[in-house]
Amino acid sequence: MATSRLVDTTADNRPDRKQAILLAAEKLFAQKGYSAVSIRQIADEAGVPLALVGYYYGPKHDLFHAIFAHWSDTIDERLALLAQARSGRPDRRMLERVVSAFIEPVLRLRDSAEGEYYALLVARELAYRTPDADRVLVDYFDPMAHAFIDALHAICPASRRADAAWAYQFALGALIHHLSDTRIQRLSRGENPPCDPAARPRLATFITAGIWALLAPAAPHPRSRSRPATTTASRRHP
Amino acid sequence: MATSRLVDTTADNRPDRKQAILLAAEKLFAQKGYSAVSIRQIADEAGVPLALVGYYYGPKHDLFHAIFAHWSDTIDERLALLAQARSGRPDRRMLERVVSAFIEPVLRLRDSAEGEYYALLVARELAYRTPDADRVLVDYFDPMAHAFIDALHAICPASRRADAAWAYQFALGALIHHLSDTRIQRLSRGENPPCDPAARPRLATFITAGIWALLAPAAPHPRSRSRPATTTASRRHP
DNA sequence: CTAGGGTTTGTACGGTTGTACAAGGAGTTT
DNA sequence: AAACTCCTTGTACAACCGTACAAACCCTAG
Repeated sequence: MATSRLVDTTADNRPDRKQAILLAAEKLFAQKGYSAVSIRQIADEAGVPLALVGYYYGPKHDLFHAIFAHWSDTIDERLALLAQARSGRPDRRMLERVVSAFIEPVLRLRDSAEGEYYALLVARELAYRTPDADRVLVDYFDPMAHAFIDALHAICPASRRADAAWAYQFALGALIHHLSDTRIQRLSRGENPPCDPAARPRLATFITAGIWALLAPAAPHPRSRSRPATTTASRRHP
Repeated sequence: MATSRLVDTTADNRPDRKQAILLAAEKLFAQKGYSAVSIRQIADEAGVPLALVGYYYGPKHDLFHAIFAHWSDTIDERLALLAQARSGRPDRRMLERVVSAFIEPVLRLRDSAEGEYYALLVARELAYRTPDADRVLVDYFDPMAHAFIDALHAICPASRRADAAWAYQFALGALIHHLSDTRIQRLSRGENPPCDPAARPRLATFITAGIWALLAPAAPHPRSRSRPATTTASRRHP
Protein backbone atom coordinates (compact mmCIF):
# COMPACT_ATOMS: atom_id res chain seq x y z
CA MET A 1 0.00 0.00 0.00
CA ALA A 2 0.90 3.65 -0.13
CA THR A 3 2.96 3.55 -3.28
CA SER A 4 5.02 6.70 -3.09
CA ARG A 5 4.32 9.50 -5.48
CA LEU A 6 7.83 9.37 -6.86
CA VAL A 7 7.51 5.81 -8.09
CA ASP A 8 4.29 6.67 -9.90
CA THR A 9 5.99 9.57 -11.58
CA THR A 10 8.78 7.49 -13.00
CA ALA A 11 6.20 5.15 -14.43
CA ASP A 12 4.54 8.09 -16.13
CA ASN A 13 5.62 9.44 -19.46
CA ARG A 14 6.01 12.72 -17.64
CA PRO A 15 9.66 13.67 -17.66
CA ASP A 16 11.60 13.06 -14.45
CA ARG A 17 12.58 16.57 -13.48
CA LYS A 18 14.67 15.49 -10.54
CA GLN A 19 16.98 13.45 -12.72
CA ALA A 20 17.00 16.15 -15.37
CA ILE A 21 18.49 18.47 -12.80
CA LEU A 22 21.15 15.95 -11.85
CA LEU A 23 22.05 15.40 -15.48
CA ALA A 24 22.28 19.10 -16.19
CA ALA A 25 24.46 19.63 -13.14
CA GLU A 26 26.73 16.80 -14.22
CA LYS A 27 27.14 18.29 -17.65
CA LEU A 28 27.78 21.86 -16.59
CA PHE A 29 30.04 21.00 -13.69
CA ALA A 30 32.07 18.79 -16.00
CA GLN A 31 32.33 21.50 -18.62
CA LYS A 32 32.95 24.63 -16.59
CA GLY A 33 33.83 23.50 -13.10
CA TYR A 34 31.94 23.64 -9.84
CA SER A 35 32.35 27.25 -8.85
CA ALA A 36 31.95 28.60 -12.37
CA VAL A 37 28.46 27.17 -12.70
CA SER A 38 25.46 28.84 -11.09
CA ILE A 39 22.32 27.11 -9.95
CA ARG A 40 20.40 29.25 -12.40
CA GLN A 41 22.41 27.89 -15.28
CA ILE A 42 21.71 24.36 -14.11
CA ALA A 43 18.01 25.08 -13.87
CA ASP A 44 17.99 26.55 -17.36
CA GLU A 45 19.89 23.61 -18.79
CA ALA A 46 17.45 21.21 -17.15
CA GLY A 47 14.46 23.26 -18.26
CA VAL A 48 13.05 23.67 -14.77
CA PRO A 49 12.43 26.73 -12.64
CA LEU A 50 15.19 27.84 -10.34
CA ALA A 51 13.52 26.93 -7.07
CA LEU A 52 13.10 23.30 -8.03
CA VAL A 53 16.83 22.69 -7.80
CA GLY A 54 16.92 23.75 -4.20
CA TYR A 55 13.76 21.81 -3.46
CA TYR A 56 15.25 18.51 -4.51
CA TYR A 57 18.90 18.88 -3.62
CA GLY A 58 19.22 21.68 -1.09
CA PRO A 59 22.43 23.70 -1.07
CA LYS A 60 24.72 23.69 -4.05
CA HIS A 61 27.31 21.44 -2.54
CA ASP A 62 24.72 18.78 -1.75
CA LEU A 63 23.82 18.72 -5.41
CA PHE A 64 27.49 18.20 -6.20
CA HIS A 65 27.65 15.38 -3.72
CA ALA A 66 24.48 13.79 -5.09
CA ILE A 67 26.14 13.29 -8.45
CA PHE A 68 28.78 11.05 -6.93
CA ALA A 69 26.24 9.24 -4.78
CA HIS A 70 24.28 8.50 -7.94
CA TRP A 71 27.26 6.79 -9.54
CA SER A 72 28.64 5.14 -6.43
CA ASP A 73 27.80 1.64 -7.62
CA THR A 74 30.23 1.96 -10.52
CA ILE A 75 32.98 1.95 -7.91
CA ASP A 76 31.79 -1.39 -6.63
CA GLU A 77 31.94 -2.70 -10.17
CA ARG A 78 35.52 -1.56 -10.48
CA LEU A 79 36.38 -3.28 -7.21
CA ALA A 80 34.76 -6.48 -8.44
CA LEU A 81 36.78 -6.29 -11.64
CA LEU A 82 39.92 -5.80 -9.60
CA ALA A 83 39.19 -8.83 -7.44
CA GLN A 84 38.65 -10.87 -10.58
CA ALA A 85 41.95 -9.66 -12.05
CA ARG A 86 43.79 -10.78 -8.93
CA SER A 87 43.08 -14.45 -9.49
CA GLY A 88 46.11 -16.51 -10.46
CA ARG A 89 49.81 -16.15 -9.85
CA PRO A 90 51.17 -12.69 -9.02
CA ASP A 91 53.28 -11.99 -12.09
CA ARG A 92 53.52 -9.42 -14.83
CA ARG A 93 50.47 -10.90 -16.49
CA MET A 94 48.46 -10.14 -13.39
CA LEU A 95 49.72 -6.58 -13.40
CA GLU A 96 48.44 -6.21 -16.92
CA ARG A 97 45.03 -7.44 -15.83
CA VAL A 98 44.99 -5.10 -12.85
CA VAL A 99 45.93 -2.12 -15.01
CA SER A 100 43.20 -3.11 -17.41
CA ALA A 101 40.70 -3.23 -14.55
CA PHE A 102 41.95 0.20 -13.57
CA ILE A 103 41.58 1.77 -16.99
CA GLU A 104 38.87 0.05 -18.93
CA PRO A 105 35.76 0.79 -16.84
CA VAL A 106 36.60 4.49 -16.73
CA LEU A 107 37.26 4.80 -20.45
CA ARG A 108 34.17 2.80 -21.23
CA LEU A 109 32.20 5.19 -19.05
CA ARG A 110 33.72 8.20 -20.78
CA ASP A 111 32.73 6.82 -24.17
CA SER A 112 29.18 5.99 -23.13
CA ALA A 113 26.33 8.41 -23.59
CA GLU A 114 25.17 8.28 -19.96
CA GLY A 115 28.50 8.39 -18.17
CA GLU A 116 30.37 10.80 -20.39
CA TYR A 117 29.99 13.86 -18.24
CA TYR A 118 30.42 12.00 -14.98
CA ALA A 119 33.75 10.63 -16.14
CA LEU A 120 34.85 14.08 -17.17
CA LEU A 121 33.66 15.51 -13.88
CA VAL A 122 35.66 12.99 -11.90
CA ALA A 123 38.76 13.60 -13.97
CA ARG A 124 38.55 17.34 -13.55
CA GLU A 125 37.18 18.03 -10.15
CA LEU A 126 39.23 15.46 -8.31
CA ALA A 127 42.52 16.54 -9.80
CA TYR A 128 41.51 20.12 -9.07
CA ARG A 129 41.95 20.03 -5.33
CA THR A 130 39.48 21.99 -3.34
CA PRO A 131 38.07 21.35 0.12
CA ASP A 132 34.69 20.59 -1.41
CA ALA A 133 36.04 18.03 -3.83
CA ASP A 134 38.29 16.51 -1.22
CA ARG A 135 35.40 15.26 0.87
CA VAL A 136 34.01 13.40 -2.11
CA LEU A 137 37.44 12.01 -2.77
CA VAL A 138 37.78 10.61 0.72
CA ASP A 139 34.26 9.23 0.81
CA TYR A 140 34.10 7.56 -2.57
CA PHE A 141 37.52 7.07 -4.10
CA ASP A 142 40.02 6.49 -1.31
CA PRO A 143 38.81 2.95 -0.56
CA MET A 144 39.19 2.00 -4.21
CA ALA A 145 42.64 3.56 -4.35
CA HIS A 146 43.76 1.53 -1.36
CA ALA A 147 42.44 -1.64 -2.98
CA PHE A 148 44.47 -1.00 -6.12
CA ILE A 149 47.58 -0.09 -4.18
CA ASP A 150 47.27 -3.29 -2.16
CA ALA A 151 46.96 -5.22 -5.40
CA LEU A 152 50.12 -3.65 -6.80
CA HIS A 153 51.94 -4.34 -3.58
CA ALA A 154 50.82 -7.96 -3.65
CA ILE A 155 52.06 -8.41 -7.21
CA CYS A 156 55.48 -7.09 -6.26
CA PRO A 157 55.90 -8.16 -2.64
CA ALA A 158 59.53 -7.07 -2.60
CA SER A 159 58.46 -3.47 -3.12
CA ARG A 160 57.47 -1.09 -0.39
CA ARG A 161 53.78 -0.30 -0.16
CA ALA A 162 54.61 3.39 -0.14
CA ASP A 163 56.18 2.95 -3.58
CA ALA A 164 53.04 1.23 -4.75
CA ALA A 165 51.13 4.28 -3.59
CA TRP A 166 53.34 6.49 -5.73
CA ALA A 167 52.96 4.18 -8.69
CA TYR A 168 49.20 4.35 -8.29
CA GLN A 169 49.17 8.14 -8.21
CA PHE A 170 51.40 8.37 -11.29
CA ALA A 171 49.11 5.97 -13.15
CA LEU A 172 46.05 7.86 -11.98
CA GLY A 173 47.53 11.09 -13.23
CA ALA A 174 48.09 9.65 -16.67
CA LEU A 175 44.57 8.25 -16.77
CA ILE A 176 42.87 11.38 -15.49
CA HIS A 177 44.76 13.66 -17.81
CA HIS A 178 43.92 11.46 -20.75
CA LEU A 179 40.24 11.40 -19.86
CA SER A 180 39.61 15.05 -20.46
CA ASP A 181 42.34 15.47 -23.02
CA THR A 182 41.26 17.47 -26.02
CA ARG A 183 44.71 18.91 -26.57
CA ILE A 184 45.97 15.69 -28.11
CA GLN A 185 44.47 16.67 -31.43
CA ARG A 186 46.52 19.84 -31.56
CA LEU A 187 49.70 18.18 -30.33
CA SER A 188 49.49 15.33 -32.82
CA ARG A 189 48.81 17.82 -35.60
CA GLY A 190 45.36 16.42 -36.24
CA GLU A 191 46.36 12.77 -36.38
CA ASN A 192 44.85 11.73 -33.05
CA PRO A 193 41.21 12.72 -32.71
CA PRO A 194 39.93 13.23 -29.17
CA CYS A 195 38.55 10.04 -27.60
CA ASP A 196 40.44 7.90 -30.09
CA PRO A 197 39.93 4.25 -29.09
CA ALA A 198 43.48 3.55 -30.24
CA ALA A 199 44.71 5.44 -27.19
CA ARG A 200 43.40 2.79 -24.83
CA PRO A 201 46.00 0.04 -25.40
CA ARG A 202 48.73 2.65 -25.49
CA LEU A 203 47.74 3.98 -22.11
CA ALA A 204 47.73 0.43 -20.78
CA THR A 205 51.21 -0.16 -22.16
CA PHE A 206 52.50 3.08 -20.69
CA ILE A 207 51.10 2.49 -17.23
CA THR A 208 52.00 -1.17 -17.04
CA ALA A 209 55.59 -0.55 -18.03
CA GLY A 210 55.87 2.37 -15.62
CA ILE A 211 54.55 0.44 -12.65
CA TRP A 212 56.63 -2.59 -13.48
CA ALA A 213 59.81 -0.57 -13.69
CA LEU A 214 59.00 1.02 -10.36
CA LEU A 215 57.96 -2.06 -8.38
CA ALA A 216 59.55 -5.04 -10.07
CA PRO A 217 61.35 -7.18 -7.51
CA ALA A 218 64.68 -7.07 -9.36
CA ALA A 219 65.98 -3.88 -7.79
CA PRO A 220 63.75 -2.04 -5.35
CA HIS A 221 64.19 1.68 -4.83
CA PRO A 222 66.13 2.72 -1.77
CA ARG A 223 64.30 5.00 0.61
CA SER A 224 66.80 7.83 0.33
CA ARG A 225 69.67 8.50 -2.00
CA SER A 226 72.93 7.03 -0.80
CA ARG A 227 75.13 7.08 -3.88
CA PRO A 228 75.57 9.53 -6.75
CA ALA A 229 74.06 8.70 -10.11
CA THR A 230 75.17 5.48 -11.73
CA THR A 231 75.86 5.10 -15.42
CA THR A 232 72.23 4.69 -16.40
CA ALA A 233 70.82 7.61 -14.58
CA SER A 234 67.14 7.12 -14.04
CA ARG A 235 66.35 3.46 -14.69
CA ARG A 236 67.55 2.46 -11.27
CA HIS A 237 68.73 5.46 -9.46
CA PRO A 238 70.77 6.74 -6.55
CA MET B 1 66.61 61.78 -18.84
CA ALA B 2 62.97 61.03 -18.16
CA THR B 3 63.55 58.03 -15.96
CA SER B 4 60.13 56.51 -15.68
CA ARG B 5 58.41 56.62 -12.34
CA LEU B 6 58.16 52.86 -12.18
CA VAL B 7 61.90 52.37 -12.26
CA ASP B 8 62.36 54.82 -9.44
CA THR B 9 59.77 53.01 -7.40
CA THR B 10 61.52 49.68 -7.64
CA ALA B 11 64.69 51.34 -6.50
CA ASP B 12 62.87 52.71 -3.46
CA ASN B 13 62.35 50.77 -0.31
CA ARG B 14 58.68 51.41 -0.90
CA PRO B 15 56.96 48.08 -1.51
CA ASP B 16 56.14 47.21 -5.11
CA ARG B 17 52.36 47.05 -5.02
CA LYS B 18 52.04 45.88 -8.58
CA GLN B 19 54.04 42.75 -7.95
CA ALA B 20 52.32 42.21 -4.62
CA ILE B 21 49.07 41.95 -6.53
CA LEU B 22 50.53 39.44 -8.95
CA LEU B 23 51.89 37.34 -6.12
CA ALA B 24 48.62 37.38 -4.26
CA ALA B 25 46.74 36.38 -7.39
CA GLU B 26 49.18 33.55 -8.02
CA LYS B 27 48.71 32.22 -4.53
CA LEU B 28 44.94 32.42 -4.41
CA PHE B 29 44.37 31.14 -7.93
CA ALA B 30 46.64 28.19 -7.16
CA GLN B 31 44.83 27.44 -3.93
CA LYS B 32 41.19 27.91 -4.83
CA GLY B 33 41.01 28.10 -8.59
CA TYR B 34 40.37 30.95 -10.96
CA SER B 35 36.63 31.35 -10.71
CA ALA B 36 36.50 30.75 -6.98
CA VAL B 37 38.70 33.74 -6.23
CA SER B 38 37.36 37.29 -6.30
CA ILE B 39 39.33 40.37 -7.11
CA ARG B 40 38.51 41.67 -3.66
CA GLN B 41 40.16 38.66 -2.06
CA ILE B 42 43.24 39.27 -4.15
CA ALA B 43 43.35 42.91 -3.14
CA ASP B 44 43.01 41.97 0.52
CA GLU B 45 45.74 39.35 0.25
CA ALA B 46 48.03 41.88 -1.40
CA GLY B 47 47.11 44.60 1.10
CA VAL B 48 46.03 47.08 -1.53
CA PRO B 49 42.71 48.76 -2.23
CA LEU B 50 40.38 47.05 -4.65
CA ALA B 51 40.64 49.52 -7.47
CA LEU B 52 44.39 49.17 -7.75
CA VAL B 53 44.06 45.69 -9.12
CA GLY B 54 42.00 46.87 -12.04
CA TYR B 55 44.29 49.83 -12.54
CA TYR B 56 47.34 47.66 -13.12
CA TYR B 57 45.91 44.58 -14.75
CA GLY B 58 42.51 45.46 -16.16
CA PRO B 59 39.89 42.72 -16.30
CA LYS B 60 40.25 39.59 -14.21
CA HIS B 61 41.31 37.39 -17.06
CA ASP B 62 44.13 39.73 -18.00
CA LEU B 63 45.48 39.38 -14.49
CA PHE B 64 45.35 35.62 -14.92
CA HIS B 65 47.20 35.94 -18.18
CA ALA B 66 49.80 38.26 -16.67
CA ILE B 67 50.88 35.54 -14.26
CA PHE B 68 51.93 33.30 -17.11
CA ALA B 69 53.54 36.15 -18.99
CA HIS B 70 55.60 36.86 -15.87
CA TRP B 71 57.00 33.32 -15.82
CA SER B 72 57.33 32.86 -19.56
CA ASP B 73 61.12 32.84 -19.45
CA THR B 74 61.12 29.63 -17.41
CA ILE B 75 59.73 27.95 -20.50
CA ASP B 76 62.73 29.08 -22.49
CA GLU B 77 64.96 27.59 -19.82
CA ARG B 78 63.16 24.29 -20.14
CA LEU B 79 63.63 24.38 -23.90
CA ALA B 80 67.33 25.07 -23.46
CA LEU B 81 67.61 22.11 -21.10
CA LEU B 82 65.83 19.95 -23.63
CA ALA B 83 68.19 20.99 -26.40
CA GLN B 84 71.11 20.16 -24.15
CA ALA B 85 69.66 16.74 -23.35
CA ARG B 86 69.38 15.94 -27.05
CA SER B 87 73.11 15.97 -27.62
CA GLY B 88 74.59 12.55 -28.34
CA ARG B 89 73.23 9.38 -29.83
CA PRO B 90 69.49 8.83 -29.74
CA ASP B 91 69.23 5.89 -27.38
CA ARG B 92 67.58 5.04 -24.09
CA ARG B 93 70.14 7.11 -22.27
CA MET B 94 69.00 10.14 -24.19
CA LEU B 95 65.39 9.41 -23.30
CA GLU B 96 66.37 9.44 -19.65
CA ARG B 97 67.98 12.84 -20.09
CA VAL B 98 64.94 14.20 -21.93
CA VAL B 99 62.59 12.94 -19.23
CA SER B 100 64.83 14.54 -16.65
CA ALA B 101 64.69 17.83 -18.55
CA PHE B 102 60.93 17.43 -18.58
CA ILE B 103 60.54 16.80 -14.88
CA GLU B 104 63.33 18.46 -12.96
CA PRO B 105 62.74 22.15 -13.69
CA VAL B 106 59.09 21.86 -12.75
CA LEU B 107 59.71 20.04 -9.51
CA ARG B 108 62.50 22.41 -8.61
CA LEU B 109 60.11 25.27 -9.19
CA ARG B 110 57.47 23.66 -7.02
CA ASP B 111 59.96 23.25 -4.18
CA SER B 112 61.24 26.82 -4.44
CA ALA B 113 59.79 29.66 -2.42
CA GLU B 114 59.14 31.95 -5.37
CA GLY B 115 57.75 29.46 -7.86
CA GLU B 116 55.72 27.28 -5.56
CA TYR B 117 52.33 28.76 -6.32
CA TYR B 118 53.01 29.20 -10.00
CA ALA B 119 53.85 25.51 -10.34
CA LEU B 120 50.69 24.59 -8.52
CA LEU B 121 48.70 26.97 -10.65
CA VAL B 122 50.00 25.45 -13.85
CA ALA B 123 49.33 21.94 -12.62
CA ARG B 124 45.79 22.74 -11.66
CA GLU B 125 44.48 25.25 -14.09
CA LEU B 126 45.87 23.67 -17.22
CA ALA B 127 44.57 20.22 -16.45
CA TYR B 128 41.24 21.84 -15.61
CA ARG B 129 40.16 22.67 -19.12
CA THR B 130 38.32 25.88 -19.51
CA PRO B 131 38.19 28.32 -22.41
CA ASP B 132 40.11 30.84 -20.34
CA ALA B 133 42.89 28.44 -19.43
CA ASP B 134 43.02 27.06 -22.93
CA ARG B 135 44.24 30.32 -24.38
CA VAL B 136 47.28 30.46 -22.13
CA LEU B 137 47.87 26.81 -22.89
CA VAL B 138 48.07 27.49 -26.59
CA ASP B 139 50.13 30.64 -26.16
CA TYR B 140 52.72 29.45 -23.68
CA PHE B 141 52.84 25.67 -23.43
CA ASP B 142 52.00 24.23 -26.82
CA PRO B 143 55.35 25.17 -28.39
CA MET B 144 57.21 23.44 -25.58
CA ALA B 145 54.99 20.38 -25.88
CA HIS B 146 55.77 20.13 -29.57
CA ALA B 147 59.47 20.39 -28.85
CA PHE B 148 59.32 17.51 -26.38
CA ILE B 149 57.21 15.39 -28.70
CA ASP B 150 59.67 15.98 -31.51
CA ALA B 151 62.46 14.91 -29.21
CA LEU B 152 60.68 11.69 -28.29
CA HIS B 153 59.98 11.02 -31.92
CA ALA B 154 63.63 11.59 -32.80
CA ILE B 155 64.78 9.16 -30.13
CA CYS B 156 62.49 6.47 -31.48
CA PRO B 157 62.34 7.20 -35.22
CA ALA B 158 60.50 3.96 -35.92
CA SER B 159 57.56 5.21 -33.89
CA ARG B 160 54.77 7.35 -35.24
CA ARG B 161 54.81 10.98 -34.11
CA ALA B 162 51.19 10.67 -33.09
CA ASP B 163 52.23 7.97 -30.62
CA ALA B 164 54.90 10.28 -29.27
CA ALA B 165 52.15 12.84 -28.70
CA TRP B 166 50.21 10.31 -26.67
CA ALA B 167 53.30 9.38 -24.71
CA TYR B 168 53.89 13.03 -23.94
CA GLN B 169 50.36 13.54 -22.70
CA PHE B 170 50.51 10.45 -20.48
CA ALA B 171 53.78 11.64 -19.01
CA LEU B 172 52.42 15.13 -18.52
CA GLY B 173 49.42 13.72 -16.71
CA ALA B 174 51.62 11.82 -14.28
CA LEU B 175 53.76 14.90 -13.68
CA ILE B 176 50.88 17.33 -13.25
CA HIS B 177 48.98 15.06 -10.93
CA HIS B 178 52.05 14.54 -8.82
CA LEU B 179 52.71 18.27 -8.58
CA SER B 180 49.60 19.10 -6.61
CA ASP B 181 49.30 15.72 -4.96
CA THR B 182 48.54 15.93 -1.28
CA ARG B 183 46.57 12.70 -1.27
CA ILE B 184 49.72 10.61 -1.38
CA GLN B 185 50.09 10.96 2.36
CA ARG B 186 46.69 9.41 2.98
CA LEU B 187 47.17 6.67 0.40
CA SER B 188 50.59 5.65 1.69
CA ARG B 189 49.22 5.61 5.24
CA GLY B 190 51.50 8.43 6.30
CA GLU B 191 54.71 6.99 4.89
CA ASN B 192 55.07 9.44 2.01
CA PRO B 193 54.89 13.07 3.07
CA PRO B 194 53.70 15.56 0.45
CA CYS B 195 56.54 16.97 -1.68
CA ASP B 196 58.81 14.09 -0.72
CA PRO B 197 62.05 14.47 -2.72
CA ALA B 198 62.22 10.68 -2.96
CA ALA B 199 59.30 10.81 -5.38
CA ARG B 200 61.38 12.54 -8.03
CA PRO B 201 63.52 9.59 -9.20
CA ARG B 202 60.50 7.33 -9.01
CA LEU B 203 58.52 9.57 -11.29
CA ALA B 204 61.43 9.60 -13.70
CA THR B 205 61.59 5.82 -13.67
CA PHE B 206 57.86 5.53 -14.23
CA ILE B 207 57.73 7.95 -17.12
CA THR B 208 60.89 6.72 -18.82
CA ALA B 209 59.77 3.12 -18.75
CA GLY B 210 56.30 4.05 -19.96
CA ILE B 211 57.53 6.06 -22.90
CA TRP B 212 60.13 3.49 -23.82
CA ALA B 213 57.58 0.69 -23.84
CA LEU B 214 55.32 2.79 -26.03
CA LEU B 215 57.84 4.06 -28.56
CA ALA B 216 60.75 1.64 -28.53
CA PRO B 217 61.61 0.67 -32.09
CA ALA B 218 61.33 -3.07 -31.38
CA ALA B 219 57.62 -3.33 -32.08
CA PRO B 220 55.71 -0.19 -32.91
CA HIS B 221 52.02 -0.01 -32.20
CA PRO B 222 49.80 -0.69 -35.17
CA ARG B 223 47.39 2.08 -36.00
CA SER B 224 44.45 -0.28 -35.56
CA ARG B 225 44.43 -3.76 -34.17
CA SER B 226 45.69 -6.27 -36.71
CA ARG B 227 47.26 -9.09 -34.73
CA PRO B 228 46.12 -11.00 -31.67
CA ALA B 229 48.03 -10.60 -28.43
CA THR B 230 51.56 -11.85 -28.23
CA THR B 231 52.79 -13.90 -25.32
CA THR B 232 52.86 -10.98 -22.92
CA ALA B 233 49.50 -9.49 -23.51
CA SER B 234 49.74 -5.76 -23.04
CA ARG B 235 53.41 -5.05 -23.42
CA ARG B 236 52.77 -5.13 -27.12
CA HIS B 237 49.10 -5.52 -27.70
CA PRO B 238 46.47 -6.39 -30.21
C1' DC C 1 -16.77 15.73 -1.74
C1' DT C 2 -12.81 17.40 1.22
C1' DA C 3 -8.25 16.93 3.28
C1' DG C 4 -3.60 16.47 2.76
C1' DG C 5 0.99 15.54 1.00
C1' DG C 6 4.25 15.86 -2.55
C1' DT C 7 5.37 18.98 -6.41
C1' DT C 8 5.81 23.25 -8.84
C1' DT C 9 6.28 27.98 -9.18
C1' DG C 10 7.27 33.28 -8.87
C1' DT C 11 9.44 36.18 -6.24
C1' DA C 12 12.26 38.48 -2.98
C1' DC C 13 16.19 38.87 0.16
C1' DG C 14 20.89 40.19 1.47
C1' DG C 15 25.26 39.68 -0.19
C1' DT C 16 28.95 39.45 -3.63
C1' DT C 17 30.61 39.88 -8.12
C1' DG C 18 33.53 42.49 -11.92
C1' DT C 19 34.22 46.87 -13.59
C1' DA C 20 34.15 51.86 -14.06
C1' DC C 21 34.94 56.51 -12.72
C1' DA C 22 35.91 60.82 -10.67
C1' DA C 23 38.60 62.85 -7.27
C1' DG C 24 42.72 63.38 -4.96
C1' DG C 25 48.01 62.64 -3.80
C1' DA C 26 52.97 62.68 -4.90
C1' DG C 27 56.74 63.85 -7.44
C1' DT C 28 58.77 65.70 -11.59
C1' DT C 29 59.01 68.78 -15.45
C1' DT C 30 57.89 73.09 -17.72
C1' DA D 1 53.83 78.35 -9.46
C1' DA D 2 51.47 75.78 -12.69
C1' DA D 3 51.04 71.89 -15.53
C1' DC D 4 51.70 67.26 -16.07
C1' DT D 5 52.03 62.24 -15.41
C1' DC D 6 51.65 58.47 -12.74
C1' DC D 7 49.77 56.40 -8.69
C1' DT D 8 46.12 55.75 -5.22
C1' DT D 9 41.67 55.66 -3.38
C1' DG D 10 36.59 55.59 -2.08
C1' DT D 11 32.64 54.74 -4.05
C1' DA D 12 28.92 53.50 -7.19
C1' DC D 13 26.81 50.60 -10.40
C1' DA D 14 24.23 46.88 -12.59
C1' DA D 15 24.30 42.17 -12.69
C1' DC D 16 24.43 37.99 -10.59
C1' DC D 17 24.87 34.87 -6.72
C1' DG D 18 22.78 31.10 -3.27
C1' DT D 19 18.93 30.48 -0.60
C1' DA D 20 14.39 30.91 1.43
C1' DC D 21 9.44 31.12 1.43
C1' DA D 22 4.67 31.42 0.68
C1' DA D 23 1.45 30.54 -2.35
C1' DA D 24 -0.62 27.54 -6.11
C1' DC D 25 -0.77 23.13 -8.19
C1' DC D 26 -1.90 18.09 -9.09
C1' DC D 27 -3.07 13.80 -7.52
C1' DT D 28 -4.63 10.36 -4.29
C1' DA D 29 -6.76 8.66 0.08
C1' DG D 30 -10.36 8.93 3.08
